[in-house]
Amino acid sequence: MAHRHDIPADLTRNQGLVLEALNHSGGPLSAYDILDLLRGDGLRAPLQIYRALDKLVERGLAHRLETLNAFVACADAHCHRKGLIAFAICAGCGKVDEFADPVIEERLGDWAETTGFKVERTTMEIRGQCAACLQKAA
Amino acid sequence: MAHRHDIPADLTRNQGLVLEALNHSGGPLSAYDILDLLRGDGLRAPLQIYRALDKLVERGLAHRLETLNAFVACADAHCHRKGLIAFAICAGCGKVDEFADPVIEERLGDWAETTGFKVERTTMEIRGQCAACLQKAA
DNA sequence: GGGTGATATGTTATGTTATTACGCTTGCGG
DNA sequence: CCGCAAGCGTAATAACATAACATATCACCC
Repeated sequence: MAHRHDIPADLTRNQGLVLEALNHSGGPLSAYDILDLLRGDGLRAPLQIYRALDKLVERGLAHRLETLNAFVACADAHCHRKGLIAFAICAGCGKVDEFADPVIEERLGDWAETTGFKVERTTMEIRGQCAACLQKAA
Repeated sequence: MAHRHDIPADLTRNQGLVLEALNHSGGPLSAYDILDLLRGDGLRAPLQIYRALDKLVERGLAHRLETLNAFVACADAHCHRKGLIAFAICAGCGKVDEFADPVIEERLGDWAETTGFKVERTTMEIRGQCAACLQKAA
């Protein structure tokens, strides 16, 4: 069985480095965070990071979190996730929980059908406190 | 009956100007777009806009669109909308359709309950093509 | 091998979005 | 009148993202 965070062999050097950084971090990183982590590997410019991220996101190996302007590695080992993914982002610890809900997806499909809207991309992000952090605070 | 886009009387001057700008536009505007529209009214600095927007969003009179880094006036006249609002954003014409779906909301509530996550804010944005734009393209 | 196209890269500069820090003003309850 | 909270104005800067251009790499096919 493959390790949870194997890096696909056909990634380019920069893409591999960026994905590795995201995997190693475990939590969301901004493009500039990643850049700082990879300066030692010779990366110097934001664009190098953004280009790699574009490809990773396109392939579903990473996700962009719009409410954070940040990126996370996909939680799924060989992520070929289809459709809607929701992200729950804890304000306390920064952890991101990634999940899919078929009912929500179906519901959205219904809405699209009745209104004639063609969905290209859906963003769903929940901000709040995770159970562990609520526990600590109590 | 009140006009769809009445401006509450207790807004400050800057808040009123910003909300007016959003109402007049009909579509999403970035903070800097708004600033440009309001230079004639004496507004000079981004912060003046952001501060007004913060209040408007807090009161539900405007919404932030995370995927656009932009803002829209709330579609509802005396918007005291509670809970989850979804936005469908057309890539063709830029129009934003704002809707609520109780089933999705309930579903999310279920998820929160079972995971113990305390939801503070939910963002849901759908990017795609509206019916009218699909029509035109055909 | 040489030509060709697609993809990736490196670099500089710039554009766009958002916040920090500071001080002044205004309105209001005590 | 005092003190406090909310709002305002301004300057500076931080944080996020892309444009434009030149070069490099690699698969492919002649």
